[in-house]
Amino acid sequence: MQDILFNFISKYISLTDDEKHEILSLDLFSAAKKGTTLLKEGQQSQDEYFVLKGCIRKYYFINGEEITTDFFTEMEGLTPNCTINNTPSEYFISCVEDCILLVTNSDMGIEINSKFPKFEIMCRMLSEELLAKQQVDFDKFKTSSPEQRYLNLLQNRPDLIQRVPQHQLASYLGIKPQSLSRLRARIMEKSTG
Amino acid sequence: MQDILFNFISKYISLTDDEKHEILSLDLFSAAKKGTTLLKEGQQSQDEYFVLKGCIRKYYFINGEEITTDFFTEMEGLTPNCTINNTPSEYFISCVEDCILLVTNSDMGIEINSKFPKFEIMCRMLSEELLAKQQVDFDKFKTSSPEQRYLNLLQNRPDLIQRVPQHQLASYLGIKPQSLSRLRARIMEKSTG
DNA sequence: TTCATTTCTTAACTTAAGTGAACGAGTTGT
DNA sequence: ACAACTCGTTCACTTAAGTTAAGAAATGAA
Repeated sequence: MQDILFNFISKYISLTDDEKHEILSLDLFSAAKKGTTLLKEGQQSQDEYFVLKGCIRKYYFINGEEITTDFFTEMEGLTPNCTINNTPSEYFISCVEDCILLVTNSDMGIEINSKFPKFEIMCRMLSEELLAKQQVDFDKFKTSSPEQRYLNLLQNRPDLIQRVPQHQLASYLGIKPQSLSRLRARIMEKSTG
Repeated sequence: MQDILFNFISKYISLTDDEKHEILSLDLFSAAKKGTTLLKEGQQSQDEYFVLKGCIRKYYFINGEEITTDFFTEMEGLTPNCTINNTPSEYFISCVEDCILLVTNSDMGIEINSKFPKFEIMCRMLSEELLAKQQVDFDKFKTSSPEQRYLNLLQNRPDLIQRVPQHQLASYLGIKPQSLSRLRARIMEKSTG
C-alpha cells in the first residue's frame, strides 16, 4: 500500500528513504468500511482525503434526496471546500466500498509542508492539474446530453459503472435512476437492433 | 483604467509605486472591438486574458453550433487550456462587447514573476480561489434544472442577462434559445399569475 | 432610408426526462 | 427461514426541452 503512495508521489517529486520513513511515521493511513460517512453536511472538518484503495463519493442532500456530484477512486484526492474556507460543509462524503485512505488535517499538512518544501511544490502541481481537468470536465458536462455523458463515462471510467450503484450513477449523470435504466435500454436496442 | 487594475491587485499583494510603473511600462493593455475573436479552435496561443472592461466569452463549435461555456467580465481572468498544456485550443474566445483587456503571454508571465516574486504568490492565491469557485459552480450546475440555473443567474449575475445575447445565454444554461424564451415566459406567468 | 441579417419570440409537434407506482431480485437482520 | 429493505427495472402518465418553421423586432450596412 505504501508502495502505491510513493509510486504516485514519484511522478511529481523524488523522496529519499529517510523522507519516506518520516512520512510513514506520521501514520496517515486509515481504513474505512463501505458505507462509512467521512464528512457530514454542516460539519466543520479539517480533513483531506486521498484514496489509496476503494471509492468515495461526494453528495448533496437536496429536497430529501441525495445528489452525487463526484466519485474519487485510486490515486485521487479530495480537499473539501469546508477545509479550505473553514466553513460548514454543504455536502457529505462517504465510502462506496471498503477503503484505504490517507487522511491529513490542515495541521499535519502545514507540518509536512514545512518539513519538506518539496511537498508544497507537489501540491501546487496537483492543484494546477486539477484546475485544468476540472475545467475540461465542466465543459464536457455542459456540452453533452445525459446519454452522451453515460457513453463518455463508459469510455473513460468503465470501472465506475461496475462498482457504483445505479441510482448514484444516475444523479452523477444529472438524471433519475429510472431515466438511466431507460437510457441504457435505449442504447442496447440501438446496438443490437 | 490602471487604477482599476491596481485596485484589484491590492486585494492580494501590495505594490510600490516603482513596481506599478514597471508593470505599466510593459504595455499590457489592449482594446478589442465587439465581435473580435481572440482565440480560435485549433490555435496554439500563449496569451492569457484579464478583463478590465467589457465581456468576453468562451465557446465550443460542436455539430455546427456554438456552445458557450463561460463569460468573463470586469476583474475576471482567463488562462486558456491550450496555454497551460501547449496544445491546440478546443474552443474559441471572443468579445461580447468592446473590451479593454490585459493580455500577457507566458514569456511575459515568467518575466513578471521573476522580477516580482509577489506576483507568483498572487497567482497561487488566484488559482486556489478559482479552483474552489469552479467546484462550487460545477456542483451548482449539476444540482439544478435549467429553470433554477436561470433564476440563479438572475440572482448572482443579473448584468449578464442584460449584456449578453439570449442565444448565448441559452447555451450557457445548457438549453436552446427557444427553450429559454419559453422558460422566461413560464416564470413571468408564475410571478404575475 | 431601405434592405438584409441577426435576434428573439411563438406555435405545433417530437423526444426525452420526471413522477408515481408496481414488481422481482438480492441483501440484511433477526 | 422470514420479514423488511434496498435496488434496479418497467409501465403509464406528466412535464419540459428539442426541433422545425414562421414571423416580429432590432441591428447593421449600403
